Amino acid sequence: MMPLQDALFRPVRAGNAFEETVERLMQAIRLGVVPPGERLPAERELATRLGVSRVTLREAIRSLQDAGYVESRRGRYGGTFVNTTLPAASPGRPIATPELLDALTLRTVLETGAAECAASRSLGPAERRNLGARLTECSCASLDEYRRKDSRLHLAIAESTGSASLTAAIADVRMRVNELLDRIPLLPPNLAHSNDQHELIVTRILEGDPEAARRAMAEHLDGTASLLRGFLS
Amino acid sequence: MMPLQDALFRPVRAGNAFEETVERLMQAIRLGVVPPGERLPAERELATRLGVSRVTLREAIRSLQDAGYVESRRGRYGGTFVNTTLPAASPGRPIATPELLDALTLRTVLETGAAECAASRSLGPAERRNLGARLTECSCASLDEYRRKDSRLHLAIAESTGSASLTAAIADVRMRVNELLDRIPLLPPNLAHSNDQHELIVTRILEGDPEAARRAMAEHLDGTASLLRGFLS
DNA sequence: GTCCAATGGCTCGCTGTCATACCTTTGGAG
DNA sequence: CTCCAAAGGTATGACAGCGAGCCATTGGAC
Repeated sequence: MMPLQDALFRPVRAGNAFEETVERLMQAIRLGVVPPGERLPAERELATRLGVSRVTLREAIRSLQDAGYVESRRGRYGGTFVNTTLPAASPGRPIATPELLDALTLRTVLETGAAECAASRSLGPAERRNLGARLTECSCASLDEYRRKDSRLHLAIAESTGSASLTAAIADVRMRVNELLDRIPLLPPNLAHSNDQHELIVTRILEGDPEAARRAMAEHLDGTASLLRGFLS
Repeated sequence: MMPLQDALFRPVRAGNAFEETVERLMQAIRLGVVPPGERLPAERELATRLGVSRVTLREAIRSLQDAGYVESRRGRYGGTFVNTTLPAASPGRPIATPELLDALTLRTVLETGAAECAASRSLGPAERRNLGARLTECSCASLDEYRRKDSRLHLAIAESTGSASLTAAIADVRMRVNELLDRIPLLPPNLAHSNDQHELIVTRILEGDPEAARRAMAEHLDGTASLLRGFLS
């Protein structure tokens, strides 16, 4: 019962406005939502959307420039663009086992739920096309872009639940998991296996079989979960 | 694909520190985590836990006093206590249908996932007792305390997944859903039906049958979901 | 060639939030 | 009785974040 109070009386804010803004922009870049070469929304618009002052947003962008993630160009048709070659993820601090399990549990719940939910809706043509496109992109991806394309596919599945909150939650937990995955090697055989599983998941969603979609997603996640547990604990 | 950016570029903070702090304290009270008559943690400790200055926390507490939720007493063994009779929830703003579906989708995913996850773990004696106690409390609850006891039971299930993030997420979505439920009447027959379903869910979790636990939870949630859809759309 | 709309870059004053320190009240320990 | 630890109540100075406005740069429209 004390853990419950820990959950409710957790910190109100994860960091200051600047840090949280950096985090968000990193999310968009690392999860492939704004791909290399693409432009971020204009500062004024982005600041409004993020609910942050333009000054704070600019500080965040500045630190992404310094880290080599983006470059800004002035003038009409200028803007802030994601670099075509992104810096490698820095290792970050070591991860405690309970934290690892926490992230994996949440991910399993969210993503299997999303797969089931997506399969039980009647998807529009645009959504079906989106899933197919992301699947193809992922299967053609090279090693260094795989993590991003993979994330983008999973986000497409989340998106096709139609729930913005669920999509946001999956994006958040995926950032946490990616941070862990960056610590272990990415091997071509795993990658091929992943692609097979992705295809099965998408197929089950498109044919509208919620139970099968859930199972396929669960199996897929179990793979990386046991990989992580093995390497890190 | 634009909805995805909407999800990622959503506001960084839900409100200012004061508002978010009020929200958290309300959560603890309305979800029955700190029951009527009980004391909140001391200001200094609570401020630290919430990652907020004591000044800001005190402003939040002050507004809860004004609203009739808590009372503060000075001196040793003093503190801030939850009132034994709580004010009725204010109606708040009207709810748009997409917002309703968003909350219900997220809730289904999180809570059915939690039920399955809880049933697939080996629960300790304390956790089993906790579930039983909350179940009993809920079945004995009167109409005006039912929402709180019900929430408390669902949180106990969330808690027994062992994932703090999942517990927090369920607490958050439950606040959203409760806000909706406060708009429709609570009828004794529904309540009795809920209690039966609760018992089934807890039984399935305690006997360690993940599939059955998930199904029982799904059925339970479907009940209130269709109620809500009917009354509000 | 000129203009201008859209973009990033910059500054200033205001408000919210914080950390710290100190004051006041209360009820039990000794 | 006296003391004091633990709690809420109050005051102050520093700083982060904000809104608003203006400047500088750019490339297309005319």
